[in-house]
Amino acid sequence: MPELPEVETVRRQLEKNLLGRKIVQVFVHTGKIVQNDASFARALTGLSFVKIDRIGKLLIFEMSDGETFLLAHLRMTGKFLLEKGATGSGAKNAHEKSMREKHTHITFVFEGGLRLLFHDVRKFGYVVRADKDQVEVARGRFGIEPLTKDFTLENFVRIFQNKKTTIKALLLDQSLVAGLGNIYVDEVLFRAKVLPTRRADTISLAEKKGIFQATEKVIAKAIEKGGTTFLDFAHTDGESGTFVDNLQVFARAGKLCIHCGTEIEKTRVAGRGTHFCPTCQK
DNA sequence: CGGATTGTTCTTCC
DNA sequence: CGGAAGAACAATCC
Repeated sequence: MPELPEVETVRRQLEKNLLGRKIVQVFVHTGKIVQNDASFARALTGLSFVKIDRIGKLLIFEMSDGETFLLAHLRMTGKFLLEKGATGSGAKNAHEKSMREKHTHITFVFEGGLRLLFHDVRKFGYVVRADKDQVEVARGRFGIEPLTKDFTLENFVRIFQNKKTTIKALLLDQSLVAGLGNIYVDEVLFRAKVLPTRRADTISLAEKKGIFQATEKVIAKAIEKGGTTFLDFAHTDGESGTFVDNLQVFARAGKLCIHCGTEIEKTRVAGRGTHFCPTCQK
């Protein structure tokens, strides 16, 4: 669920609040999230974040010792939450408070009392230590990323070469395009008027251009709106992203197409729940 | 209560 | 052998 715009929203909030603050304590409540690394807390205590970067859906934290990095992925339900001071947990009621405590797997305490929590109901996310080489290997796995200088029409057209898979699977492949997930792929293809089941080698140049432009537009707008909170995604202060108001097909199965009034259909493509308008999309 | 959920990786198949 | 498709996997909720 957190895709490029959501992860970018979190990155900006963490950058704004955490850069330069010294970590005074780290608690690992759930070992598997940091891959059972017993030295995790010890290695980070006393350091601060000097840079918080992102590629695709992966967050990359650079630490002040110049050699330690953290790689963090939210997967489906992961969240980074900031809590200020010793009392305010940010939770609105007792239930929310207990759920927050139950699913918090790492707590970073900063000088001055600010706390950063890694929270994940399903525990699919991770925060792992890495060195410079491991960071480079991780970066190398990703394809072109929307809103960067490499995301040109020429490069975008290139990812279709020798591909016979569906356009949906192509756009979901992180090694080709970095950062798109199920929600934004459906939204992009609806706007580009291309069916998600179309084979990549049947897509015309004009359609590729349409998909390319829709991708840039949707991703930029979604970042502007602080991402999409559909089920689980939250900002670091627990607030929601509002791009959910701009969704045109995702989660609208059975509702009417905003352009032609046809019922939006839901099927399974590339193993994912897939929403589309059978009339507008060709 | 088991089916649905999703990003990623693994396995199988053509 | 390479790519594509499908399965597996993580864990929880309704």
